[in-house]
Amino acid sequence: MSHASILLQVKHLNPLKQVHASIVTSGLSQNIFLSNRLANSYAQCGLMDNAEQIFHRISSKNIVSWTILISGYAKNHLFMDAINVFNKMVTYGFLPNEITISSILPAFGNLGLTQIGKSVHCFWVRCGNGANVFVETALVGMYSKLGYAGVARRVFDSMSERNIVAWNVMISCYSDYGFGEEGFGLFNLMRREGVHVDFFTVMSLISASSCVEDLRIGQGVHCLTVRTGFERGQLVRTALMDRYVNGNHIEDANLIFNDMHVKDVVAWTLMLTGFSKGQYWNKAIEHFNEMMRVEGIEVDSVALTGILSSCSDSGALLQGKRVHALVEKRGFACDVFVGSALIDMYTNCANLEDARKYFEGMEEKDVACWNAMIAGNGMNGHGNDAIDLFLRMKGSGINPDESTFVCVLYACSHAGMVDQGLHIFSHMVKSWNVFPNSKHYACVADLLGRAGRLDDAYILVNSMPLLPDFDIYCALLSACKIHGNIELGIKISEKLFQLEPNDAGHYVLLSNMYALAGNWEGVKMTRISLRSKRLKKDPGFSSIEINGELYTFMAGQKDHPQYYEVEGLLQCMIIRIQEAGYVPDTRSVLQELSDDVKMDILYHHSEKLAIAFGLGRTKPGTIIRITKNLRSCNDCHSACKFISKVYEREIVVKDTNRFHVFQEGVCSCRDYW
DNA sequence: CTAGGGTTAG
Repeated sequence: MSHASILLQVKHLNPLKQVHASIVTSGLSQNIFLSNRLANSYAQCGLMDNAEQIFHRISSKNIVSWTILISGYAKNHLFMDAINVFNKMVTYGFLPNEITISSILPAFGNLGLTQIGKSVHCFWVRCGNGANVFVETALVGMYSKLGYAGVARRVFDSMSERNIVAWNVMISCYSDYGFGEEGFGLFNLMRREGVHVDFFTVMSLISASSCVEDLRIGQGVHCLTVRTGFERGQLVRTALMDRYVNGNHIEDANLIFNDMHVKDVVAWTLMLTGFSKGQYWNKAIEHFNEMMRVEGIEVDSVALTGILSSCSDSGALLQGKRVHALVEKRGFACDVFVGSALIDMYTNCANLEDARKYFEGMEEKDVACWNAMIAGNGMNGHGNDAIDLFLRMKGSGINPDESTFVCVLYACSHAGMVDQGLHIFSHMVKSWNVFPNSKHYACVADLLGRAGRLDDAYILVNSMPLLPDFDIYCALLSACKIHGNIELGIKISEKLFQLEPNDAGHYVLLSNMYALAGNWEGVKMTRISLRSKRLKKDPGFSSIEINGELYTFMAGQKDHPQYYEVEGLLQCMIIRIQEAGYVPDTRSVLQELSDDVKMDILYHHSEKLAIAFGLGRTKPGTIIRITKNLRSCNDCHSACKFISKVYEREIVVKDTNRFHVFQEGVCSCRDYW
């Protein structure tokens, strides 16, 4: 066999080197065709150094030699190198042809180099080389990556000939930008033209289906993958699973998972995030442990990050510590992704000490690690420490990003440090060129609102250059609630309600506002329209970890396996704190009911159930840690203070925003939340 | 004779 035909088949380094040696010893190293092919083989294997070496030994390089090098770099995602070679080629006087152009265009797209990309496009048009499906497809891909979906579409429409790749690039452009409908529209057009679906079409459609609300579209795509046979492939199955997990359809994801012959670490991890997202935390932990026992599955950083975030969300400190031990054992302690997840887990479990210990021990910290540590301090009410960390971060040469400022601003807000917060906000733009987004505005609105400067907050929101979103209105609303400005509160919740009439959370907010104003008619109306729309709000729940086992309680839940145990403990607890002076705050029940019913509802808030259970199941003196998915209500907050005093227990409650540490009748938030 | 456009979990 000739060297040339052997080279076409060689895909690995060692045989490649043998052929290379043989070419040299046969005195063929100046043969341009062979050298080009050899360089290309090295490039295909990802060995750009070797490819470059061959390239430099060619004394009479032609346009093909240059193109091979350029496309080699581009294929290996070394886009800057590809561009450097391209520029050098041009200075040497070589004119790029259609193949060179189609090889270099992805580099501009991937690096966000709009200007150069456009000028190369112009160059190509000026050359008058006529239509070329490769170049045009590469142009569509480049404009898509650069964020110009409209331009991409115009190039696509102008093509005289389109093959499957062009269709796929355009469809995945739409799905990348969340334009699911447009993606499917194009897909229908493609089918009408009789173009056959391939693997890439299927993958793009799966990802497009996740940005379309209509569930039938998703089912349709799933059917398509079965009909075309692509569903048998591992990548397609994982993509489908991912879609189901992200849409919170865990059962559907589980069906695919169970049906997989080969369950790889990606599939296991997807299922894990599914359980975690759906807040099936015990299932998540169980699933992770099962995965660890499977022969041939190596946990990677993504899987570890997944289980850690599950522990973090549920407040499962003991489980989290076990995972930390595993992280050390498997050598992921220096991984920054795992690291920031560890910090997040510890701080979310109110264990700032271990978070700090780990954080200080990290040799390399990326911005996410700093952010996690700053956020952790903020959540625990340590505003000054958060600012100190922010300054240290600056000193260590790490540039803050958008979320850094969110973390610092929230820390100031929780600690009531209004001036410091405003100072940082104003420096954000001036010194850091970070343009404030709606999260930043929400933080500042929260900062001002909490401090009682509601008017300033309202002015800020009305004068900012963005449309206020849910977070911003929520910040204003909670300030209205704290400071009893019901009038403004109603005005805001009605606005929010008009903005998104299909969000159950908005109904609840509006209803609560009416209740605070004593407008029970308004409460009734919102509740009725909520029911008529069949919207359901997330139920409130609290969880507590005892001996590594996680117990979750929902407000008023009667079918709980520990119901009788908890009920007994609860009654006892209520009597004891009442003796100490606790008076139920029936204003916290935002419905028009009799006082008896209101008290019954109050006593069965999930927080109290979990605490009563914890008091019964743990030894005297043990700290009780509760994680809940809503913010603490006034009554539970006051009850916790009494419980900490009467039972001589430290109680740590994590709500959606921050930690409350109750000791001897006092809360660390100083009743400011 | 040698080269080309598009993919999966945080």
